[in-house]
Amino acid sequence: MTQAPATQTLRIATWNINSLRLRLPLLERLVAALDPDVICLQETKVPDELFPVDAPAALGYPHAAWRGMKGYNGVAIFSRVPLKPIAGTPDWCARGDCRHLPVRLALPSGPLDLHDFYVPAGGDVPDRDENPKFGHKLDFLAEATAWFGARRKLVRTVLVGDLNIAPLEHDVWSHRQLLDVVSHTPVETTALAAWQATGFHDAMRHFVPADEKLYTWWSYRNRDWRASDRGRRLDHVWVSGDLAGGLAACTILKDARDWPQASDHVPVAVTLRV
DNA sequence: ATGGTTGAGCGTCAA
Repeated sequence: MTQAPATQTLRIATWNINSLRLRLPLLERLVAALDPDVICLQETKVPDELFPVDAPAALGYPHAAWRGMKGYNGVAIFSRVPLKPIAGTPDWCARGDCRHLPVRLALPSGPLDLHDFYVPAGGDVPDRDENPKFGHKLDFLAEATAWFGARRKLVRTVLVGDLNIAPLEHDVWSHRQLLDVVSHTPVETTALAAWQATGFHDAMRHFVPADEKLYTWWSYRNRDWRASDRGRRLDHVWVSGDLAGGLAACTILKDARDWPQASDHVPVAVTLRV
């Protein structure tokens, strides 16, 4: 006799925290506001030897993983669900950067793979010959696309993070004015679409029509971010096709942009039945 | 066309 696997509601949050140590207190606000089961962070900017190892459990997340380095980058996952790091993923662009943390969550319904990504921002000039950082970004995207494309059919997989690309016209405040601005150039949006087409659904746009403005990031370089509202959707949640039917909610915590010492990114949470 | 702000950690670099 077989029993149907137990399903549950799982809420996954993603946030470019822009220094974990500086903004650790803000994580309490995130938990109070969103009550996520899993928190994926980017730009932790803390080397592993300085990681606040007691912080996840103190917040109510007894399971955690992190990959950090000095000064830049860094990713971490805090979880209420047991997890294990997934081995065997590439060292993207052979740089040793801490831009990807893949884990397998042990859910009652079975394992679920979760990828936390921090894609290179790409510098200011959208030309790989003039700007090596832009070339790095395109190479990173190409490698990730090839790797996911070579997998067998994607199932029970969620990919989140700061992908540093606003792919759709209404993912930026002005499509026309940003077409030659890194994060919204056609070569980037095309590359991101190719990566997504390896088997993912855009979980945020599942809930918000493509003709509505949707942002997760507002620059520090605006005196009044809310008034100017020159935002971009740089942070993303993608789910494999088999999970799309379980999508239940999406929240963009825009209020977080006004928290004390705010990050320039705000948290995004997606709830799914899985 | 330019400049605007922030964080890490002390040089500027990255965003």
